[in-house]
Amino acid sequence: MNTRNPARDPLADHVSLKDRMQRGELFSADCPSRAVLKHITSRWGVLLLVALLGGTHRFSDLRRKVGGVSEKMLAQTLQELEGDGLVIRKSYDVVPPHVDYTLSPLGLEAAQRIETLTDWIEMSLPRIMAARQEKEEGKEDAKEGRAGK
Amino acid sequence: MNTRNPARDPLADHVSLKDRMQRGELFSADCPSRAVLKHITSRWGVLLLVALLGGTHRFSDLRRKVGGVSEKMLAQTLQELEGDGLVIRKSYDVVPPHVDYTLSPLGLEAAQRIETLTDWIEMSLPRIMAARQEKEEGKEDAKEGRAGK
DNA sequence: CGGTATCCCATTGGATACTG
DNA sequence: CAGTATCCAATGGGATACCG
Repeated sequence: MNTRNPARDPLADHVSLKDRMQRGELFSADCPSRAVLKHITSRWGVLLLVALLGGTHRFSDLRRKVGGVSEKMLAQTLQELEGDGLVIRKSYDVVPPHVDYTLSPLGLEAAQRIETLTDWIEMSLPRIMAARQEKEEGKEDAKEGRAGK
Repeated sequence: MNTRNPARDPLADHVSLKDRMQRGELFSADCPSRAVLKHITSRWGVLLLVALLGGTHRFSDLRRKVGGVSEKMLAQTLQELEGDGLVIRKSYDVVPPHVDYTLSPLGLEAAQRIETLTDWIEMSLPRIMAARQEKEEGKEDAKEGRAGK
C-alpha cells in the first residue's frame, strides 16, 4: 500500500526507481497511460468493471444492473474496455442474439483495485457527508483571512 | 433516470434489493456515492490526489506537476475535493498570496487507493498495449460469427 | 500569486428510432 | 436481444482578461 515504503513486492520492480521517486509518468500529459486511466475511471467504466466482478453478464443484464446507463454509453464503454483487453466479449450467433461480457484476467486485476476504491467510498460516505456539513456550518465563521487554519 | 420503467412484478424486487445489499448502493443512479465517485475519479481529481501524496503543494506547484491542467480546472477540481473533505486548503493572507493544499486524513485514504490503481496501470501498460495489438491483428480473422468464442 | 469571470468550442452523453 | 445511427442538450474544458 504505502509506496513510499522501499520494500514492496517484487512485481513493482517493473516500474523504475525513477518512476517511483517522481510518481510515474502519469503526470505527463501525453503518456499513453492517461488514455487507459480515462477508460477505467470513466463514469461507466468504473461501474461496469465492478459489476462484472459478479461474473459474466449479458448486455441487458448490465443495462439493468448499472442504474442510469444508456444503451449508447453501455455499448461504447464496453468497446473501450474490450479494446484495452479488460473485458472479453463473446457473441453467440443465434436468434434472438446473445452476447456475454466477462472480465479478462487483466480486467479482473483492474476491477479489484477499482472495487477497493468504491468499497472505501461507500464505507466512508458518512464521514464525507459530515465533512461537507462542517464546511457549510463553517461558512458563518469564514473570513478568518489570517494565516492560521 | 430509468426510462423504460420495467413495471416489473413484485417478485423482481426481491432480486433487485438483494443485488443492492450484496454490492452496495453504488449501482443505483441516485446514490450520493455516485457524486463522490465522480469527483475522485474525474480526469484531474485522480491526478491531484496522487500528486498530493507527495506532500503539501501550492497552487502553482500542482499546475506545474500535473501536465495539461488549466487554471480553471485546477481550481474547480480542488474545490470539489475540498468540498468532499479530501483536501485541506490553507490560505495565508500575505503578498504575494500563498495557498497550500494538503490531503486530509480522509483524502489520504482515498489517494492511497487511487495510487494502487494508477501504479497498476503503469505497471500493466505493456500488457494492455499488447492486448490492443492482438485485437488489431485479429481484425483480419474476424467474422468467426459462430457460437464458440 | 492565486484565483474568478466570461466566452466559446469540443466532447460527452441521453432519447429516440431503426436494424440484423 | 444487442446493438447502430441520428439528433440534440448538457457538460467539460481551454483562452483570455481581470481582481484581491
